[in-house]
Amino acid sequence: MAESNRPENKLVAERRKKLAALRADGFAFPNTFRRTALAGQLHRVYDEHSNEAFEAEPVEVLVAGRMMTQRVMGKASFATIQDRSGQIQLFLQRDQVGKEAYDGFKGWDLGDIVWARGTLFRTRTGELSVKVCEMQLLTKSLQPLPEKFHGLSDQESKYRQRYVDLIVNESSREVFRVRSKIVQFIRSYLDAMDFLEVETPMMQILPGGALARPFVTYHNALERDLYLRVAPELYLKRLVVGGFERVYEINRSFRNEGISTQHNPEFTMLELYLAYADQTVLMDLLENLLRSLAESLFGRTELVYQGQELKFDEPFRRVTVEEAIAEQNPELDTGRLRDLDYLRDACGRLDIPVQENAGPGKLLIEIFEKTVERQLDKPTYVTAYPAEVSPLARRSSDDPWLVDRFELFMAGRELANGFAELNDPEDQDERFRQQMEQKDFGDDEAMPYDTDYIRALEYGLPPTAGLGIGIDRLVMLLTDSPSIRDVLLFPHLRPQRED
RNA sequence: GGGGGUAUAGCUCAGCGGUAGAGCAGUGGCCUUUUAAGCCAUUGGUCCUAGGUUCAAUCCCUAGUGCCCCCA
Repeated sequence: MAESNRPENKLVAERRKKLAALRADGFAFPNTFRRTALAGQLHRVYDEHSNEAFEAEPVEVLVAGRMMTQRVMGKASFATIQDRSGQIQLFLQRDQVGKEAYDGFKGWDLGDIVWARGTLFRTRTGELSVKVCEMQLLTKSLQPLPEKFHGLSDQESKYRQRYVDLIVNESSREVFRVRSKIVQFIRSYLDAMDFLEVETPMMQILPGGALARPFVTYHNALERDLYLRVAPELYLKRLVVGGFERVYEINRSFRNEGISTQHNPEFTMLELYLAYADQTVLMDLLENLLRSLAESLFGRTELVYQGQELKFDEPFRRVTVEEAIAEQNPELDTGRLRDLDYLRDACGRLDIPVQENAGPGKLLIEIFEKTVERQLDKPTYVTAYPAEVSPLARRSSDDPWLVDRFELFMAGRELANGFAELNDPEDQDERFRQQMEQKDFGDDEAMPYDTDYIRALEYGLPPTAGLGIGIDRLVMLLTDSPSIRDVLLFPHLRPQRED
């Protein structure tokens, strides 16, 4: 029973005794009691009803939920129960339910799952309540709940025992309701545009589609290593080759990197691909999506994240990587931002470690990440990324050093990444070869060469634009959550020590 | 990887070099419209772990571990 050999908490022992008594009477875990109403519904429908109305036309309801408060006052008692929609107060009188049932109720504990049948009425203070005729304990709760006023505030417990956090903290429940609404909204938005939702492999033979370190696992029957995907990109584009001209996937990707307020090893990403479009189409699409999302969720397009205002109603600022760097680093010579030796010097002055094999594009992005990213508070599209760090993006027609790519930043963090897709199989072959060289130099984030993907491109990928959005980060912004763990139901933590 | 914070009752938190306290929750009692109900009584602790200093450590020192924050 108890997993440790420590003596059990007295509070639990007390409740276990009560459960044993229920068991002895044959009433331990009944499952024949049904419900006809939810707390939230009752408030919505009857909050304006007067007692006269209830007396003229009695409303009988069957309700059930977790008992969150209990106030016993002699021969009358109040309790509030909580269901998925909210809370409703129960009112019991000993003379109404009988002495035996009433005494039984007095022995119930906060956290017990209970059922009641009764009629609606309004108390002296005007609170809509159920006058109970009959009650039943459905599930005995053995673990005591956190304190009713402060709830559960210890971060570690909130994450490790999310179920307790959800029971007692309405604000936590709300975050995950909003999260669900966000994903729902995105689905219906894309479905309305005739996108097809698909699912592609999470276990991949080659971990492609992003520059990131993968998790490795082993498949016994195939006798080979498999990788948890770092991105679904290459499979989704195969589907565009196959003729699904608008596809998206919302699901987990995995990156074997550090954990922080912005990073969880598994995270949820939306990736979508749209044929016969370029990155500017996606920038407009994303801007519209975010604007309508905010409006649908909150009825407004201005929101506040951690004290700073985010406006979704006005067009996002657009700036190139090189322009943004020049703004934040006025001492740099803008004419030499593609000059390897110059960039190496600049990195040295900025305390950025320089890898031996890094080219100018890589160094430019290092400088961007170090000096610009955090400053981008207002929604900003950064464009014109170096081809060197974008091995799957289409080269810009007027400047082959660059690709047709953008990233969206706000509140100092990256939220989305999109580009016109590289659909030239011969250029893609060359880019993969460059990645392999980087890998040989020890860059374990470099992409592997994917022969089958090249073959797919050789069948012909229409001109296509693709976009990835970090759903967790989006939820953080829209729920004003400071840490990614606040928007993940079960964030990864180090295992607890067992002693 | 580096720096800072934190770890005391089931929960939220005080506290002090002399083995510990409040509120809530629990237990017993009073109370028939309460709502952070109230009143009386009362139970409950490996003070994160391991060493060290000391007559004496929950407190001071060292190391470790979890969690939070910042930096790389």
